[in-house]
Amino acid sequence: MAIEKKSQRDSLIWAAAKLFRRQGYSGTGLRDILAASGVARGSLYHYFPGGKEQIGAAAVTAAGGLVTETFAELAKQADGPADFLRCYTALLVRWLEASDFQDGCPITTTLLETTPGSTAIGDAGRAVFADWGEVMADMLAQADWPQDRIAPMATAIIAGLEGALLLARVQGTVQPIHDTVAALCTLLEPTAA
Amino acid sequence: MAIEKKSQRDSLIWAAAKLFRRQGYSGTGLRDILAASGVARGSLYHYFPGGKEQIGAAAVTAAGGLVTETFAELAKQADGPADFLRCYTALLVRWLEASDFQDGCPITTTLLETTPGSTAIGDAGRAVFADWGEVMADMLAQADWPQDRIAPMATAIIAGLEGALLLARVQGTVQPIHDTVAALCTLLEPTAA
DNA sequence: AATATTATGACGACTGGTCTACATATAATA
DNA sequence: TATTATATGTAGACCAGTCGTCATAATATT
Repeated sequence: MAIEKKSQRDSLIWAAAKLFRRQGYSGTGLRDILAASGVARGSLYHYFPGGKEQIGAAAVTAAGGLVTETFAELAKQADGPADFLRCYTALLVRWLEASDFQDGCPITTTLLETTPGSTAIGDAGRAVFADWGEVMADMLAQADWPQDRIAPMATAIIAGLEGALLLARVQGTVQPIHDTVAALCTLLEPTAA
Repeated sequence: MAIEKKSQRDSLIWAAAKLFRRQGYSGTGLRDILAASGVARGSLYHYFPGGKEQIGAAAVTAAGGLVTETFAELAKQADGPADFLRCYTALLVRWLEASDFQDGCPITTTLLETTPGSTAIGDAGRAVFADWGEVMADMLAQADWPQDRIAPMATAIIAGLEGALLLARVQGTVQPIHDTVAALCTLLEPTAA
């Protein structure tokens, strides 16, 4: 379900997602998206009568969903929350460096630009964050965390990752990611003091 | 030094900062900035020959500096790092709710949109984050934190706050801030288990 | 009076997103 | 098979908006 059939519609969505992540939502014109996807101008409004906003929402959903899948798979394989974080960190660092710190979180920029102006994009973003939170919560539950501390901790993990990714991108170093993850891991393994 | 004399130059900077925070950098036209500041088009290029990018950098520096001052003052008054975080949280929550979740971090959106494309804006952002980190580090040092854990923790705090603010804005709730700050406070007060 | 500094708004080359009208392909119906 | 019907894809016009430049006017400073 991740990489769908290469219809024009999907070409548009993924081209948009890529560009939005690097240049932001407002900074990306429909021209860019069309050029990157090789789709003709008029076809866009055939697939997305809602125009740019609808493409934005679809891009957030698609890119966010890909991250959700990565999270879920990693959570299954990892040996507890702390190990999960370290594995994900490794991926993150590789992606960041491979793109010369151009590819950060695929949805934050778009969401910050359009919140709370666009309800469609906002809804898509909230749904994605909810999915991520659920994966984290399941993982914490499986590590026998106390029920009442699961939801807050899941949120804190996502917040920490998002913030660290932002700092890393701006500073052009992966150090903030390591620092933040180290702090999170301290919380996740209270045993190893 | 916070609210400078009301010259045209400063009017432009603060109008730009306000608009960039709410609508993003690309989403804000010079038109909007000029209208909001009541300055004529040509005057803009008198004060900022570098055009929009230079205004962006100036806005990041100005808005970021204001936050630095708030941090510094709060750090002086607060009773330790955890108390500092709780006080700042109270401010943050008030600002967010007062603006109907429109006013988030005044520099993140602009930075995400322009990094690493614009070196001028990027440099301004890095300088601001460095200042913030220094305030946090000083505070941790005064709380007798071990030297080698100060810098990472300072980064983790900023990352957590940034991420929490992002989530709060998108979700339209202040809950993520409380959750994240609670986690950070657990790290800052290892005594109260 | 002569010279900097500050301030101005019209202009141009271009891009923004959106729309309407048209062409083709696939499928359903008669 | 012939004829609709529906989905898919295309082309270009449209105007408000983008940023930046310029020649000029008003004001300060010497």
